[in-house]
Amino acid sequence: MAWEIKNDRPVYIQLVEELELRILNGTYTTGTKLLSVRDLAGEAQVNPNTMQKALGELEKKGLISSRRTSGNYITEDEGLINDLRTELAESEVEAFCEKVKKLGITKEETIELINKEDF
Amino acid sequence: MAWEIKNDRPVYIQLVEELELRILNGTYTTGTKLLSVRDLAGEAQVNPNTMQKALGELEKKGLISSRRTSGNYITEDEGLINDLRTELAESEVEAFCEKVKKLGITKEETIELINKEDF
DNA sequence: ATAACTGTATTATTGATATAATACAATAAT
DNA sequence: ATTATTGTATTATATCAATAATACAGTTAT
Repeated sequence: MAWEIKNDRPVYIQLVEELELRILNGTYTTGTKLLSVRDLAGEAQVNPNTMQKALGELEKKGLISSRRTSGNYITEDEGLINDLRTELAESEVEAFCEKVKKLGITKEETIELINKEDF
Repeated sequence: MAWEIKNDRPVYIQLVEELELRILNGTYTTGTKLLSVRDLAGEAQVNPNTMQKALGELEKKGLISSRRTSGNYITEDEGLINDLRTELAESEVEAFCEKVKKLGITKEETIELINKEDF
């Protein structure tokens, strides 16, 4: 699976975002066990400490729970997942609209531009 | 004028983005003299060195030109400004679409969400 | 002429991030 | 029972970003 880590922002933040995305869009299934910290770090080609930091953030959000000597598990709280997914979508839309608005692009132009993209 | 600098990304990058936005959307007029480095830094409540770094980036892009002992001036190349404005708008749209797509949101849902926003 | 203001450069210090190299205790696998 | 694997913690080092405090030479304003 693709781990596209750039160096324009803190690596651990990008890891949190990617992991969260995979949980919210179902790439990682509810209740499933994640790869180990070391294996995930290997996949993403980052230091295990950095991946550990990212996983810590995810646990704070309640998206994973760690069982000390067994592994990290995706939450089974699908309500939480759906809520966060909706929340994230809305905040993306809001941020995007604010940006193009500031650029002086109208709503109609914006929708035209989006229609040109392929989903 | 509002300088909303957060600490989630390098300050000088955010300054570049804000200054570029103001040039592209016409807040800063073509050919006009900018405030001095120190005054801009004061407005944005950042260190003058940081503002200076941002202005250096803008000069690389050709959006401003500095006259050593007089000040920094907005480019008069309106073609460049329009090009960059279009370019920026398109890349914003593309990045946004990629994000919502990854979240599993359809194009129709996306356009609905945008229609709810007020431009 | 003098003073104030310009962009620009330099040096030092601090904090955040990332990596590296280990270490440990508890569990799972053999 | 032994070994390997788990999350987790610690210490050290390097780099980047940001701020601070100056300094300088060349206009511009008075």
